[in-house]
Amino acid sequence: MSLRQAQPARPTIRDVAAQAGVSVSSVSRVLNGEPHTSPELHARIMRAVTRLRFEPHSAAQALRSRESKTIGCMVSDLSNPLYSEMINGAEEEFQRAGYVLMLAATRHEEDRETAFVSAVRRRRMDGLLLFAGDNAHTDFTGALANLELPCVAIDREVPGVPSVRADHRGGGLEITRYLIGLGHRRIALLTARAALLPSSERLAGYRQAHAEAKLEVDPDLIRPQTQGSSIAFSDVCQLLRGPNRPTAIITLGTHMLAGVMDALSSTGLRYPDDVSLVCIGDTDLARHATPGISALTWDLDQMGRVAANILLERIRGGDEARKIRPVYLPTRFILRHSGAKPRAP
Amino acid sequence: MSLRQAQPARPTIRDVAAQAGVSVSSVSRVLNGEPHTSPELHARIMRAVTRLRFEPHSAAQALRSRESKTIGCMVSDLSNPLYSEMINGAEEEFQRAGYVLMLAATRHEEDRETAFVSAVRRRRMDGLLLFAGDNAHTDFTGALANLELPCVAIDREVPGVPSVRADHRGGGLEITRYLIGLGHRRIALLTARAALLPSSERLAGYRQAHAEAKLEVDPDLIRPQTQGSSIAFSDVCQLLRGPNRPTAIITLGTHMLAGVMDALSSTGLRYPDDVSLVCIGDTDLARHATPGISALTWDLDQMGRVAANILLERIRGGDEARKIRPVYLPTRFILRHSGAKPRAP
DNA sequence: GCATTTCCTGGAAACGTTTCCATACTTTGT
DNA sequence: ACAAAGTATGGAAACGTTTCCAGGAAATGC
Repeated sequence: MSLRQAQPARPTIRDVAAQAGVSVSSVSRVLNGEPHTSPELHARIMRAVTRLRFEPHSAAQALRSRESKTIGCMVSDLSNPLYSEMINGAEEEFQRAGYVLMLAATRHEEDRETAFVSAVRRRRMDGLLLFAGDNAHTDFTGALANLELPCVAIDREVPGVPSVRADHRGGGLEITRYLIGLGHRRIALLTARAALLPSSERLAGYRQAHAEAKLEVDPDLIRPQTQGSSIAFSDVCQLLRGPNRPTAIITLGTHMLAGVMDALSSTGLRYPDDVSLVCIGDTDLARHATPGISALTWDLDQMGRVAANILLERIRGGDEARKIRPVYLPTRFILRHSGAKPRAP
Repeated sequence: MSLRQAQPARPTIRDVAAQAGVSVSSVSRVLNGEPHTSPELHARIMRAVTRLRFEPHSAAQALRSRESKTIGCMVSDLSNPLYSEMINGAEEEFQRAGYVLMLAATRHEEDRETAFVSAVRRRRMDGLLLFAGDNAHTDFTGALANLELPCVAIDREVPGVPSVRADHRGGGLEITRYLIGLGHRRIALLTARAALLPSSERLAGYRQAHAEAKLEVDPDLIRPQTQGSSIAFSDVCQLLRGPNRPTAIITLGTHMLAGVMDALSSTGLRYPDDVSLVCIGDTDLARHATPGISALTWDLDQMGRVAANILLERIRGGDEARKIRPVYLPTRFILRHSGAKPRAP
C-alpha cells in the first residue's frame, strides 16, 4: 500500500476502442471528425466515450500531431489595466478558436523575455502575442527571429513581425496641437521610457505639432518616467516649482495622472487655471475628477481582438499571412475641461 | 517542392546522445540532474546540448512523466483590475517555481467554467487557481470535486477546496459601524450579486453592524448590481430621488464608484454633506476625488502570492496540504473625507 | 582474494495519441 | 460482368521523452 493514493487510471483511447469493440484508429477518426466514418460506428464510439468519460490526453495529441492549441502571451505587467483589458479581448477570441492562453509577465526584464521564448519553443506553442516592450532588448528580438513561429506584436516594433498599433503618433499630434492652439508654448510631456513604442510615437507627434507651429521644443520639458505615480509626482513638483514653469502637462502613462494631481495639490496650483492637463486613457479618474480631464484613448478590447485574429489567421497559414505591415487603430481625443488658455505671465 | 516550407527538424534527445556518443538515457539523466552521472559525461552532454541548441519537447515530457508544469487559472473577467493585480502576484510565484500559467476568462458563464475544467483535465495541468465566481454554479463545483487535482480558491467557497479570502465580513462590519457611528441610519449598500462570496460576506458584516446597534435593515437599501457603473448609476439616482433617501452609500464593486458619482452630480447632491460615501479598493479615483473617498482595501498582490504558494505546496504534496481551512487576509479601512454626520432631516 | 555492495551506463519498454498503409467491401463506369 | 475507383475499417509505426531493468566496473567488507 503506497502512501500516495493510487489515482484511478484515466481511460485511454484504447479503452474506448475496446469498450466500443472497434479499432483505436477508428476512435481517433471519429473524435477528430474525419470523413469516411459510418453513422453506426460514430454512435457506438460516442456512447463508449461518454460512458467511460474519456478525455484525450493533449500532451499525446501535441506530441503526435505537432500542434499544441496553445498561444503564448508575453506582457511586461499584468496588473496594468491597459494591458489586461487588451488581453481580455484577445483571450476571448482565442477561446472561441479553441486555443488556450499561456501568460507570462516579464517586468521589462530581458531574461524573463528570453526565458519565455524558450518556454514557447519547448512547449511547441502555436503562436505568440507580444505586448509593448523594450526596443533595446535586441538579444530577445534576435531570439524571436529564429523562432519560426507565427507572432503578432501589439504596440511594439519587432523586425519581421506584423503588429497592431494604436495611432499614438496621431494622438500625440492631436493633443499637442490642441494645447498649442489654446496658446500654450511650454508644454511638459510626461511619458514612459522612449524605448517603448507608444512613448516614442507620441513624442514624435508632440515634436511634429511643435514643428508645424514653428515652436522650439525645450528638452527639459520632456520627462521620461520609469515608474508610475511616485516618480511623476516628484518630477512634476520640480517642474512646477522651477522657473519658467510649463503652462500645460501631458501625462502619458498609467497611474501617472494621479501623481500629477498630487503634485498640483502639493504645489497649490490648480487646473485648468494654472496648468492645463491632458492624460492618457479614459479612466474613472479622468472622467470623474472635477473638472473632468481631457483624455486620449482608443479601443483596448478591440485592439486585443484584432491582434488575436491576425495571429489566428497566421497560424492557419492563410496566404495573406505574409504581409507584415502594421495595422493601425485610431485614437480618440475626449475633450473635457482640463484645458484653458494660459494666463498672461 | 511543397508549399509549406519544410521546417528544419529540431534536434531530439537522440541527436544529442549521438552527438555526445552516449546513450539516450544518460542524456535524460544529466538533463534532469539525477545523481550517478560522472562529470565527464555531464560535460560531454552539455556540450552537445548547446551545440545542437537542443530544447526538450515538453509534450513528450508531460506524456511520460505525467506532469505538465502548468497551472490553470480561472477568472471571470481579466480586465477587472482587482483580479489582474492578484493574477500578477500569483504569476510571479508560479514563474519562480518553473510553472506556466494558463488563463481563462469565464465571464460568469458556467459553460465556460466547465469547459475550462475539461481543458485542465485534458492538458493534465498540475494545479488550478480559482478566482471569485458564482456559488450557484453547482454543476461546475461538482465537476471540480471529481477533478482530484490540487486546487486553491480565491474569495470563493468550493467544498473540499482550500481558499484564500480577504476578511470581507470584517471589512463590511468596520465600514458600516463607522457610518452608524457617525449617526447614519439609512445606509445604502451597492454590491455585486450575493452569489459571489465577497458580496455575501460584506453583506453579513453590514447586517451584523446593524444588529449590534439594534437597527433594522431596510431591504430596499440593499442593491445588488449585475454590472458596473451604468447600473449603479440608475439605481443610485432612483434611491436618491425617492422619498426617505439614504444618507450614506457603500459601493462595493469595481467601477461602481464612478456610477455613484455620476448619479450624485446628476441629482445635484454632494458628498459628504448630502450623502456619505465609502467605496472598495484604493483606486486612483478614490484617492484623488475631492474630497478623497474613504475606501476598504487589502493587499491584492499579496493575496495572489499567498494563494499561489499554497497551491504549489499542495502540488508538492506536503503533508500540511491536507488542511483546507480558509486563510484570511486582513482588510484595511482608509479614512478620507467622504463621510460626515447626516444633516438633521 | 572472494563475495557483496555501490556507482555508472546502456537498452528497451512505456506514455497516449495520430497517421500511414493495407485490406475487405461497395459502388461506379463501360 | 468486369475493371476501376471509392469507402469503411484495422494494424502498426511513429512522435520524443522518462524510467525500469540489467550488467559491467569499481569500491568495500571480510
